[in-house]
Amino acid sequence: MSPTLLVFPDPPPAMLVQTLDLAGLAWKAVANAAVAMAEEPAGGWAGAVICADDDPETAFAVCRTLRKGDNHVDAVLLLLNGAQLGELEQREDLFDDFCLNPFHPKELEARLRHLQFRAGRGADPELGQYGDLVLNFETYQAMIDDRPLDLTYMEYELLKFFVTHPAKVFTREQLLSRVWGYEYYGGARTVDVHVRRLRAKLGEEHANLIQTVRSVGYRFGQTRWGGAPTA
Amino acid sequence: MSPTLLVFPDPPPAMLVQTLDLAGLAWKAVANAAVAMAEEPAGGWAGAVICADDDPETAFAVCRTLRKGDNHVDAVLLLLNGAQLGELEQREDLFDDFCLNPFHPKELEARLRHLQFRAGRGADPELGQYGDLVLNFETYQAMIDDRPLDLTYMEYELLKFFVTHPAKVFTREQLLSRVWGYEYYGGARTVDVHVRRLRAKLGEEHANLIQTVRSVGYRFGQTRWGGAPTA
DNA sequence: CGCAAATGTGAACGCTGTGTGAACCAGGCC
DNA sequence: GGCCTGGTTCACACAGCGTTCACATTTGCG
Repeated sequence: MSPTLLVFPDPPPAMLVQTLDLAGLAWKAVANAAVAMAEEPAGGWAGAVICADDDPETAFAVCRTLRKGDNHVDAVLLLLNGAQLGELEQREDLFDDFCLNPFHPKELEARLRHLQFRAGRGADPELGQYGDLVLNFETYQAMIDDRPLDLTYMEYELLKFFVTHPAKVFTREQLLSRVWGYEYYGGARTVDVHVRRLRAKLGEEHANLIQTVRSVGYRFGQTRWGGAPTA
Repeated sequence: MSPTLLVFPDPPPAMLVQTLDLAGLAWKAVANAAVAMAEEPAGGWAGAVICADDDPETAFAVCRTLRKGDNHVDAVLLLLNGAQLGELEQREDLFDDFCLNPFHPKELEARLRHLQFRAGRGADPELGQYGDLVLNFETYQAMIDDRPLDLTYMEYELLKFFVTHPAKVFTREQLLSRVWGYEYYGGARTVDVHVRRLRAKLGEEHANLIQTVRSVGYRFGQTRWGGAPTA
C-alpha cells in the first residue's frame, strides 16, 4: 500500500521533486491528461500536485480529467504564480487547494498533509485484509498488491472465509459446510478445484497463501511455525 | 441573507481589515471563543478567518469552538507565520485552509472564495453526481455528458439510489425494498428489467456504470478496484 | 524402492443466473 | 371507450460457473 501522488508536468520542477522526496512521498510525473489516465495505479491516485504556471492549458486539462474520471481524485493541489490568481475564479471546481509559486517547502508539505487528512476522513468501507491481500466486503471485490482480482462468487466466498479465519486448518468437509452451506451434499474434491483456481488467480507469488495440509485439509496464511516451505 | 465572516482577533490586523473590506465581505471580529459563540448570527457563521500568529492559544480555542458547536463552521481559514507550520500537524482537524503571514491580498481573497465555493457545494443536497452523471433531485432530471436523460419515475428513483450509494453491491431484494418500498411483493426480475433500461438510456458508453455481480446483485460505479473491464 | 493414498491438473458436463424481447396490465388523459 | 405511457411479468436463449470425472503427480510409509 504505497499511495502515489500524481505530479504534472513531466519532468517536474527540481524544487518540487526535492520537496516531495524530502517529505518521503511516492509520486509519478505525467505529461498530459491521457498519460494521467493511463498511468493510474490500481488504487487510484492518492492526490495530485499540478504546476499551472508553465503550461496552464494542459495543467487544467489534467485537473479536469482527475475530476471527471470515474475515479474522482479529491486531493488536487495547484501550484501557480501570483499573476494567475485571477484565473482561479472560473475554475473553482478543478482543485482542492493551491499554493503560490515560488513556494516554501514547508508550506507545500503542510498543504499536502492537510489534503491527505481531509481525504482520509472519508468513510472507509468494510475491509478484510491479510498482508497484501484486501477484500472489500461491500463491493465484493478483491485486490492483491494493488492489483484487482477477478473472482467468481464461490471463489470470493471461499477466499473471504479464509481471510477471516487465517492460520487455522479446515477439512474439506468443514469448508463445504461453512462456505457452501450447512447441508451441502457434494464431493469434497470440489474444494480442491476452487482452491486451485484461487491459487492461480492469486498468482505464482502468492499461491502459497493457501497451503494444503496433507490428510487434513487447507490452511490460509503463513504461520510463524514455518508454514510455507520456501522453494 | 448577509453571510458574516468571523474574524479573530479583535481588532484584526489593519492589513486583514483592508483586504476583507476591499473584497466586499461582511465580517465581525471576536476576541475569544466565548464571544464567538455569543455573537453567532442566526444563520451561523459563513466562515472564519483566524489569525494565529499573535495569540495561538486563543486562536486555536476559537477554532475548536467553531468545530464543536451545533453549527459546524466548515470554512475556517487560518492565518499564521512560517514558523508555525509545524504546529499544524497536531491540529489538522481545526481548520479547512491556511494562509501564510504576511499574506498577499489576492491570495487571501482567492482562498476565501474557494472556501465559500466548497462550502456552498457541500450544503447543496439537491444535486447528486457521479462522474459525468448529474441528478437534480428537485426537478427529477438527469444528465450525462451534458446530455439530458429522459427517465421514467422508477428509472429515476433507481438511478438516484445508485448514485447515492456508489460502489456498494445490493441484492435485488435490497433494491426492491429500498427503492420500491419496504413491503414490496414482486418478482426480483423487475429489477433486472429496470437496470436494462437504465443501461440502455445511459448509452453504450456508460452502460457499465451499473455492473452485475453474479449471484449477488448489482453495483453502481467504477470503483478504483478495477470493477469494470476496460472496453 | 515401490505401493497406495492424497492431491494437483485439465477438461467436460449441466445447471443456474442473467440478458433480452415481448406480452400483459394498470392508470391517466383526451 | 380507446389510446398511451410506464411498470410488471413471462418465456426463451445463452453464457458463466460450479461440479464432477479421469488422469497425472506427489507424498508418506512400510
